[in-house]
Amino acid sequence: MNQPKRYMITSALPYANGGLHLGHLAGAYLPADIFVRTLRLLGKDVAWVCGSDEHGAAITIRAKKEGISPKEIIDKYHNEIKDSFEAFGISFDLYHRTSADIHHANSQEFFKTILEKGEDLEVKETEQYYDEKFNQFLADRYIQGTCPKCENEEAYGDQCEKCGSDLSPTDLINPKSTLSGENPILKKTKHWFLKLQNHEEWLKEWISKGTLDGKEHHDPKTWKNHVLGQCMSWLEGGLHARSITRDLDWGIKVPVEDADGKVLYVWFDAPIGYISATQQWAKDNGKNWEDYWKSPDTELIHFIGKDNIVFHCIIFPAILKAHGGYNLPTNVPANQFLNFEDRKFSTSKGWGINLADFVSEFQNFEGANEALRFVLTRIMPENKDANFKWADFVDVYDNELVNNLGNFVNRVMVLSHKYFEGKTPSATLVRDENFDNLVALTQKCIEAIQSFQFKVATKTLMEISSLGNVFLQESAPWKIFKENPEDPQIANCLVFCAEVVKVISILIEPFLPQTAIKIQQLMNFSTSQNGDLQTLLNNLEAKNALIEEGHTINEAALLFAKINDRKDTTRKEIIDRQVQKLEAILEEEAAQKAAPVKDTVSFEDFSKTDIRTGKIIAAEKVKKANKLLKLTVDLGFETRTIVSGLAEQFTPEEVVGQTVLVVVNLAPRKLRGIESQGMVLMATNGAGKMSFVSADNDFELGQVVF
RNA sequence: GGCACGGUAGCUCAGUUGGUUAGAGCGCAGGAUUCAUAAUCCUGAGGUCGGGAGUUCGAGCCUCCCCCGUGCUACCA
Repeated sequence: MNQPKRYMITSALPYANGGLHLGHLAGAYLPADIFVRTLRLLGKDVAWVCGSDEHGAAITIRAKKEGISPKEIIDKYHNEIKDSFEAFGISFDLYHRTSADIHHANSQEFFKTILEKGEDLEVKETEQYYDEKFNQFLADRYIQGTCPKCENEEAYGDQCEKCGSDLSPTDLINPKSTLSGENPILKKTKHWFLKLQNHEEWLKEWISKGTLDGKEHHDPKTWKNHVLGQCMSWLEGGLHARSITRDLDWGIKVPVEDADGKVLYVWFDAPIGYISATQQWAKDNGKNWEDYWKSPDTELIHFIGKDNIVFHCIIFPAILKAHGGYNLPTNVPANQFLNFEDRKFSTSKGWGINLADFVSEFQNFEGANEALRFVLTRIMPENKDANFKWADFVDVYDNELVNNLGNFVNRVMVLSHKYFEGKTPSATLVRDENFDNLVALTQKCIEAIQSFQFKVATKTLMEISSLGNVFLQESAPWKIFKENPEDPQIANCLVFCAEVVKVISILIEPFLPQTAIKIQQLMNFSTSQNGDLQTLLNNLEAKNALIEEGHTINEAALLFAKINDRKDTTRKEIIDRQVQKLEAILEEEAAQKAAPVKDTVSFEDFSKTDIRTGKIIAAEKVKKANKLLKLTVDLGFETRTIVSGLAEQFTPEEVVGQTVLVVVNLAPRKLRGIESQGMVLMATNGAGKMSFVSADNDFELGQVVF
């Protein structure tokens, strides 16, 4: 497909059981927003929808536990999420929700149509654990019991995390519901299964070659590696029937008789939510939704995080094909995950920052939301996991937005007022290699966005303002002015600089929409309209003047305020507070983990332990063990082999030469086939960090410790 | 455990189908400049591309083995 007539864009539906954090924004929403805003500026016909995913067991169970209705939960988070998106300028055409009637009807239509076609659904009766107190069938994760293999009492219904074995709930000894703590009973239930195996062949063709029904559909080379890899891994493993109904009282009713108490599985209904949202949007805006989902000249693109790949690349396409008549995605540019200060985001541990919290905590930092957009784009986890750090936030913002871009715009404005009273002078247009570079960079930036390389795009945008800075520096109009204030080179230079600002003012809109407006106001340019970027491109290619002679700009003002500002520490203090919060969490974790004092031992018992001073003289990693190091320890009177769990924190090279304390009369024990003849004493803190304990470095070896 | 994707300068990352001395930004060092928010511009130092073996005239890129990180592993969503 070369020139699609229109675009249908979706972003993963957030689950309405919690707020969003930076990782979500960087994953599926910010890239889509930049992409869609660019398409709009290029004058393309595009619809972009999203919405809250409001069904599923997690919401039901939480509601039961908290004694409130599922509706209260979804309303709370739907509104919070919606507000967050607005605060960060995420410009959906519609942010919908799956509890809407139109979506219930649409999902049921999907189920019925597939059922009536008679090929892709089958009913199976199975026995499942049921919590009688909660009146709820239990998903595997909600059942805990004793692992039949390692006797761990906290094994889950699907897996024992201690020994790693895969389990099914009926394998567990003494199973307990994690909801009520009661023993669940086995109960028969029937469910509808989508026969994915029917779709394996065409899916393979479609994913690996990009062909559909014998025709070229898309170029698989434009898909990301990890997306293709993940899909092929699934397809090679063989597809199996997958249940698409659940026993719950919250959700979309299964639209057949004798299906009381059964609802559609959220993963069946959620992606259909994209279609429902489009229907609602079309209805509200006088459009035909089918143009966007069924017309062969529409391109469908799903923006998601990597955890959703198989659902969007295999299961949802299978559902669409089973129903018939719908387009399949031409690309699914899934992003990887964002970490926060070297760790995963964790709401329960308070690690990370919620978007709603960011908005309130940064309210005295004007433009902070846009700054975050920019920084997140700059470090976007496009092809591998990325890491957000406050220090990087400060660096990127101060260096790139303030010093490079903001400063360039400011110097152009100040110089224009100084030499031409803010009026665009008559000038010979600069159409040399600098102009060619400007054109090339503009095109490169747009192409990068269209091929989902948002990091390259931001970098290119910065290169444009760098180009302006270099040009200004080399032209040095202030020098020329000193020699001859009438020299026409001054006008030529400043007009070109203003043209660079003009380009930036339009091209920056997808990344920083508010900043675009600010530049336009300062420069007295008209506000960006759909299609303006295309017009700009045309003008650049035709080498037309971008600014009229006599155009008057407004008084110079700063675009961004620095974080590391000498006079105003407001912004720095906000950042410092964030950093301090994380330090406090680390300290608290360490304190909480302080081990309780063990039971009293008699002096006699204690004195049975023989501890000696020693020195590590050799060390190597134990094969097939993550934690173990094999140490050779010199005790003065003899050397011993000791296997110790140090490898996660120390390399063999680091520990050689280390003086240690060793329990020398501990019964020998085989670890990974190596006999360990003693134990090296270590101190550990709450965070699990270890430290050696020992006598002074030059103390004699083999001495008794008491 | 199996599968997938990653592991490139102090830090964050680019490296298209294997092709000359492996790139950028930040940080660091030196210099220039003053229109500008102690901003800008120029120059420089820095890497046996996770480790090992192989294919090739030639490997960051291809093959095999190993190590590390992340994800998926099908009724959590």
